[in-house]
Order: sequence, then C-alpha cells, then structure tokens
Amino acid sequence: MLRQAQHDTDVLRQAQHDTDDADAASTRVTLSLSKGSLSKGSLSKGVSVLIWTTTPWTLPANVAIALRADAAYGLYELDGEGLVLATALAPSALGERFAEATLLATTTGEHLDGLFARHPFLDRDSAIVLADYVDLETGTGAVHTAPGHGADDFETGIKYDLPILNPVNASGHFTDEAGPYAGQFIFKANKQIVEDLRASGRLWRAHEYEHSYPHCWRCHNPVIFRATAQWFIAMDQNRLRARAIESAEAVAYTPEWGETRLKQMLENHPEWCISRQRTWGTPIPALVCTGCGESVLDAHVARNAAKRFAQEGAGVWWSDPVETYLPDGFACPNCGKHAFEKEKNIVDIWFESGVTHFAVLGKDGIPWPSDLVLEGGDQYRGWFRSSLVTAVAVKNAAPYKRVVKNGWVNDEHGRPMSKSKGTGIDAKDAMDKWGADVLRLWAASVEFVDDVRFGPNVVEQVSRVYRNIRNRIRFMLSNLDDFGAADVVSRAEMQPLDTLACSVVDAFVADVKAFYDAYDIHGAYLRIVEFESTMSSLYFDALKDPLYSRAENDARRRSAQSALLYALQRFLTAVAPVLSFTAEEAWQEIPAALRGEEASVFDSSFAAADIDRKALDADLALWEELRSLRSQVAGSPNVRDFEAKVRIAAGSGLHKRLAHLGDNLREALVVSECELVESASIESDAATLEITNADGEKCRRCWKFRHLGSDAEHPSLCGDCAAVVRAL
RNA sequence: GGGCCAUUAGCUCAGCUGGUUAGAGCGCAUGCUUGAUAAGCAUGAGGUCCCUGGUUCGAACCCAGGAUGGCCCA
Repeated sequence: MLRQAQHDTDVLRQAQHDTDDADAASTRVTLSLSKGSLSKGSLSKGVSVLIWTTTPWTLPANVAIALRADAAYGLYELDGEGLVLATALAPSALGERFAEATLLATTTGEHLDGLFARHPFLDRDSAIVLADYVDLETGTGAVHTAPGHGADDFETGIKYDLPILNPVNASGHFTDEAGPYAGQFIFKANKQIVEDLRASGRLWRAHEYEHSYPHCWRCHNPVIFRATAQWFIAMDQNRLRARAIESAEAVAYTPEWGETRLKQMLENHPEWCISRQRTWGTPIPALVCTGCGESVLDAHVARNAAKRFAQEGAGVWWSDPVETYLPDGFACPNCGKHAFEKEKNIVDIWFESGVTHFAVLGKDGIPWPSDLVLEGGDQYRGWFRSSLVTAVAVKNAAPYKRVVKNGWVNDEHGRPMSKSKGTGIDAKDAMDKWGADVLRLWAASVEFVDDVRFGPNVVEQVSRVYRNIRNRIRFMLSNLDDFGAADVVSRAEMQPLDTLACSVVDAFVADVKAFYDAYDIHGAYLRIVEFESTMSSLYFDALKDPLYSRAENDARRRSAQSALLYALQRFLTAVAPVLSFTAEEAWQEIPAALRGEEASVFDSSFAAADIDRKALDADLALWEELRSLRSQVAGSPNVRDFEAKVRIAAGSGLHKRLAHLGDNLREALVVSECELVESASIESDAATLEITNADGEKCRRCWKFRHLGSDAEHPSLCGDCAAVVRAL
C-alpha cells in the first residue's frame, strides 16, 4: 500500500509551526488540452490549462489538474493561444496582460471533469479532476496535482485511481522516472525545470513569490513529501475502529469530555502507519520475496524473531542471515519461491509505546487493565488512542479503566515556561527551595485538568496554607503530651462536644476519600483547607478552656484529648496522599502506645468505623448550628469571649439539641457563662441571643469571669481553679 | 479553516439538575489575644460572574454570535 510519506510525525507537526518564509520560484505553467475540447475556434496555438506551482521539482510527478466543481472557468484567448483558468482569478493570474485577453467561453469545473491535458515536458496525459480543496484565493483555480508529493494530492489520486508517482529517492535526487532530470538534486533541478519550460514555450510566467514552506524543526532544512511503501494497521478491517470506539465507551474519563475527544480521535484517525525508515529501533520482522518483490509478514517468522530478540536483543535482525528466521520449507505465498530478504523498516516508537501495557500489566501481580492512564491532552491522539487500539486488536478491551488528562504547567503569567527566556523552573530546584510537600500541596491546589500556573508567588501562597495545616497538626500533637494509652476514652464515653467533633471528622474523611476516588484532587484540597480552618476556629478554640484549666486527669480533659487523638489520626490519614512527608512525620510524633497497630500513616485506612449516616447528618446539622451561634457571639461588637455571658432563648427543637450539650455549649461559644432557656414564642429551630458582660472578675488561671476568692488561700482564682491547684 | 476545552474577587479556586443580598482559602485593612506565639480569634474592604444578543417570571448556569488563551488537526 502506498501512502503519503510521513518522515516523522513530530517533524511534520513541528514543521507546521516552523515554516520559514522563503523566497521560491513561483511558476505558471501551461498544460495543453490533449483530448476532448473546448471551443477551439480560431486558436492557432491550441488550448492549455494554466496551473501554478511554487515547487517546480514536483512537476515530473504531475498526473492531474484539480479544479473546483462549482467554480467558473473561462477560456481566454491571448496571442492566438487558449488559456483555461478560473474567471475569479484571471485578473490576478494574467496580471497586466489581462486587459489584452478575450474571454471566449465560460463553464464550471464539473463540466471539465474527465478531460485530459498534456504534460508540459513528459510524454503523458494529465487528468482533469475535481477536488474541494481547490481555493479561489491564489493561483489559477487549476491545481497542479502530484499524488506522490502531497497529502491532498494523494487522496485525490486514490479517488481517481491515478498513478502515484514518486520519482525522487530517499536522498532527494530524481530517479530515472523523472526523465531528463534523473540524478539531479531536486532543489537544484527547480531552476533547470523552469529554464526548460521557458525554452519550450510552456512557461507562462515565473516570478519570485514569498510564502511559507515546512522545515525540519531540528535541522531547519526544508522537508519534502514523498509517497513510499509503508506498513499499516488497517483500522477498518475486522471492525477494529468500531470496536475501539465501543471499548472507549466502557472507560471513565477525567474530565468527562475526554470520552468525546478520544472517540473523535478514533473516528478520524487515518490508517495507522507503524513503519519508519530508521536503523535504530525494533525491526519489523517481515520478509521481501526476491522473486516477486512482495512483502511477507508471517506469524511463524514473527515468532521466530520474537524468540531470537528475547535472547539476543532486536539488533540481531540486522546481522543474522535471513535463514535464521525461516520456518522449514517456507515459501512466498504470492509466487511460491523460497528466496527472501529481510525487511529494513523499523516499528514506529508510537506503536511501541502503544503496546507497553502488554509488557507491563498482567504480570507480577499488576492487573490488566490498569486503573488509569494519565497524560497531557495531546495524548488523546497519541498514547490514549494507540494503547486502546492495540489492546482492542488483541484483547478486545481497553487497557485502562480511566483516562485522566492533565493540563500544562505555565509560568505565573500563563505563558509557556521557556529556558531561554529564563521563565523555566526545574522541578528539582523547586523542591529544594520550597519542599516536596509544598509542591504536592500546590499540585492539589490547582485544577490539574486545566493548564496551571507555577511560580514563586503561587507557591508562596500555597506555602502559607501549608503552614496553617502544619500548625493545626502541631496543636493537636502538643496537647497529647501528657496523654497515655490508659487515658483514652472510648467514643461512647466522650463528652457531647467531642463525639460531635468525631462525627465531623468522620464526614470529612468520607468526603475526602470520595474526592480521591474520583481523582478530584483539587476537590480534596478544598475540603481539607475548609476542614482544618473550621476545626481550628470552632473546636480547637473551644477546647483551650478544658485543656488548660482542668486538672490533668479530669474526665472532661481526657475526653477532649481522646477526640483530638482521633481527629489527628484521621486527619493525617486523609491528608497523607497530598502531604505525604508531613503526615508521616507527624504520625511518628504520636506516642507509639497511642498510635495503635499502624506503624506508619500509610498503614492506616480510610475506612471509618460503622457510620450511621442519619446520626452523622444530625451531628453535622448541630455542628452548623453551633457554628452559627459561635459566630454571633464572636462577632458581638462590645463584649467578647470570656468577658461575655450568653443567654440563649431557643425554640423547642433547638433547645433540646443544645441542652444535650450541657456545659459543652458554653465551651463551644468560648464564654464565661451560658444560660439556655426554651421559648415557646420562637420557631423550633431558631434562637435569640442576649450577650452581656459576665459577672465577677477574671480568674488569673482560667481567664473566665467568675466570683473569685471562695478559697481564701487563692483569692485571685475561681473555685474550680483553686481546687485544681490545691490538688497539685 | 475544523473539532474539543478554558475564561467567576489581587491570587488559587467553589458554585449540583437556572431560583432570595455570587462563596471559600490565601493576600490586604482593622480590632482582639499573647498559655498553638515567626502562632490564634474576630470583623471588614475587594466581583458589569470575558463581551453582545436571545429564551425565561427569573441566567454565572440554557441558546446563538463574538473576543482572548490552550490542545489536536486541516
């Protein structure tokens, strides 16, 4: 099978972005109409079609002229010669001589389809064909068509069953097929061809024309298109394409539109060319019959090669005699002869990466298919597609359960990082500078599915969030200092505020796990930040009073510490995938006796003890009610914290829930006194607050405002504190 | 030129199937605290939700067109 030669996918792709404007000879050439006819009338010199090209070296491969079906074409008489070209382009194409031309007849492209013109210097006809890519912006509306030297031309050649001529060898020199130009380097032949055309009177005009031409992105030399024989995977045989699309539907996608994208790539992908002309790579274990020239790909030969390659490496293909790979009595399926040469093409590296799942998965305890494949968005067309096609061809299933696409990392202004512009940041340098966990947290803080920005300011911002989290962890750890395994209180025995906090922790862990499960790392990040911040402002603040002012072994205090231990461990578990080093460091700081059986945070499980969802939701609702009350108290303009006493008049429903908290309600509001009364005139779930100055004076030990001096020895302490101090 | 995607406070982002004054964290300002202290708490100022039309009682969200940026193609 012939195809449009792709020297290298990357080269071609880059070439489009790397087209240098180059001065090139642009020529208008006339091809005489040889068969069929337009109105010849008195045209002594015959009728020609005027074509236009910037690459005269492709003229030896010309086999057709493409017209646009619906475009108007005119027959112009000039100096006794008939010229056919698009009427819309005649003024620009004929230039100053347009005024002298006489329009003899007009028709549309479709009426000229099937006529033949005569090649300007070779002894053959050039078919007049139709193509929809013919534009009426430049040229003559009659497009020189060389199927061996261009993708569009190739397609047209296939459609019209035209010969695909490639009279250029791999080194860019003309072959014998190019007639008089055989042996010449194509770019040097350009000038000669133009000269010859001029001499033979077939050149209408030549001039310098500035246009863009593809160049190699690496060596910057101009590249050319040559149609050569290649190996393909036939996408439409055995319903391969259709089955691949079906398999793609069974896969999950992050983001979800990835499914559309991947299916689109499968739908539109041309026959998959898997051969390359390189000497470094995995050889295609095919044979070429020296008798008939047929390429032969045989399963037995391929298996012999696979065995040999496994032992010696693929390089032996080049040094082994061909007989090494021939099964006994092997004959050419085409001509029956027995003499072969080895194929010289190698397998495209894209094909090799597309089969890595066979090499890596399904062995050594690693399952096939994989849980997910993660790559940048360019890989919908690349690896996501190639892996899927090879897997479907062999196993009729996708090699992954989910496709996750990530965006690109740009600099702080959203521009691509560039080493030469000094905007590039090396990952290693960033890690040394800011620390691995800050980088991890940054990765979670951005929406990785989209393009993201990275730079000192962005990292600085996230490192402040990191410090916050670290401080919460330190707070929890430091308050477990005097806490032993024997002091741990079971959840059932904890005080109401503490069991409530445990519920909030459970909900948090469950949420974060759900985010991770959905690969929504950013969602997990948001939840973590929100959690650590509200835990700190609501719960930790409330715990300071019991933790600091109660006696070491006081039941209230031990309950709080038990909840803190629980919260800390669950928090570290939840945070470990993102803040791995910090979580493990903190985990190791927990006294071994308290840590339980899990020596490492990575041994701990996300699974929570049986969660009663209904009870949990009730707890969460009450937590929110507490938050609301607390913010009303804390936001009170004149009196705050322990200076205040609060009188809460609550409706029956809320009253019942708050009453259950006992003195924990006062703690949660961080005030010295809290009075709760039920009010029939208030809606069941509502409350009104009355915040006034607390009675008494500030106790020097617990800071609460109380009546001091009940213990004569400690006149500046409240009764509770005096009792604690006495017991020391 | 085509397909897909993105665009919400200074920054990083939430806003489910359209429904009261668009939210969070960080930053910023102000106050409190000084027993998490190179910490903690509170309050506040910041938004024509890219633009223009349309549908609707009602649009950040739906539709059409456009702008800017990205990816893949032609």
